[in-house]
Amino acid sequence: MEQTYGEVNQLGGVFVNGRPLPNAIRLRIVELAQLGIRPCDISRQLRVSHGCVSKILARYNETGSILPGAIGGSKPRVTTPNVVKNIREYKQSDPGIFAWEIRDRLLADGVCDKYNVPSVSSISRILRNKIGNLSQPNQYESGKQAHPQSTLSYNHIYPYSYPNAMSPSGTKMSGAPGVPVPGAHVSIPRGWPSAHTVSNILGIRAFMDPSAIAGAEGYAPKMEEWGVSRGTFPSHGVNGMDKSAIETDMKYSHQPPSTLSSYVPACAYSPSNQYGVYGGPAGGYVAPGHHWQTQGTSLSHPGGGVPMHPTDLHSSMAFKHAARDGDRKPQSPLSKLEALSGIHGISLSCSSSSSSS
DNA sequence: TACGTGACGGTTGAG
DNA sequence: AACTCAACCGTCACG
Repeated sequence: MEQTYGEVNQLGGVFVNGRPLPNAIRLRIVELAQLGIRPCDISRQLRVSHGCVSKILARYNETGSILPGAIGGSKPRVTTPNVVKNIREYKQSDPGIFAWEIRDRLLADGVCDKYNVPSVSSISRILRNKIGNLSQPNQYESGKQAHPQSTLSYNHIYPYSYPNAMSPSGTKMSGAPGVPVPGAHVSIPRGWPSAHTVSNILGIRAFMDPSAIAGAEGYAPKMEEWGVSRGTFPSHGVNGMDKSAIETDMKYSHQPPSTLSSYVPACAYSPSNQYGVYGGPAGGYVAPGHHWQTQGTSLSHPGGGVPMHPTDLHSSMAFKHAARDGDRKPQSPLSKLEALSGIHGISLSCSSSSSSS
């Protein structure tokens, strides 16, 4: 169970096919980019393919999240009993109605919203399979699900799509230190909101958990573990720890998650998916079940704003700059680069992983 | 050379 | 419990 088999890419970096890069590296990518370092340099430094760097940065710019999307699972069904029921009603009241008209009506009537309205083809399928001959409308439905009530509850169970929806688990806030969740605005790339903003954050926090790191040596190698290890965000870290911190950070993260959170807004992550989830305490905060969420709802994007810590992001970023640059760093990107690499030993990415290479 | 993008082979997890 | 399927992942190669 515990082996981790990583592969080595052309740059010499280690990765696990099919799995996301460790958050530490993702984070580092963003940090470096924020410092003005070119993607190609980041790629070389971290030994991550430029395509990946590009993708991560693009995602970050778009969503404000450094986290990967939720892997696995299924999208919640949009054809809930309630929807089917409505479709049937529309069809009954107007047998000649077209699927696209039904779709429009579902939206107009508020039965669905743009995020969960079934596609025209789905509606057609429903008409064909579930509703079929109107003369016997309930052919399937009645038998199986025609309980309006259940419908309701069903929807409750899958509140996925609404940007404002809270996570079903409702845990979102629980542990969060005052994190107002973002859920709402959204430029959601996907339709369902992130339910675990907090949990994500928490999860991340987990990454700070040393244990997560899996012992640098013991290295357990699940990617998940390695990623997490660094919890580092310079946030405070930057403060004084910046340098060493990060480096060590990789190994022993002691940084407060707060910063991280700024990079990690609401991302969708299934608990298990979260690199750090395993770790300690955080685990407890992680919502038990995860539903679909958008991965990055923008939240804390630098521009956007999710207030986790109002300043977080800025702080993280800005601060970063300040701290780094001001503090002891050179100002030119180049120098920064050097500095960074020296400082963090950027190899951190590799450090953890590099162990393998 | 830098970088965006799509194909590809892989993992994950809800249903 | 095993399987399916659709989502995501990072790498690689191409332009």
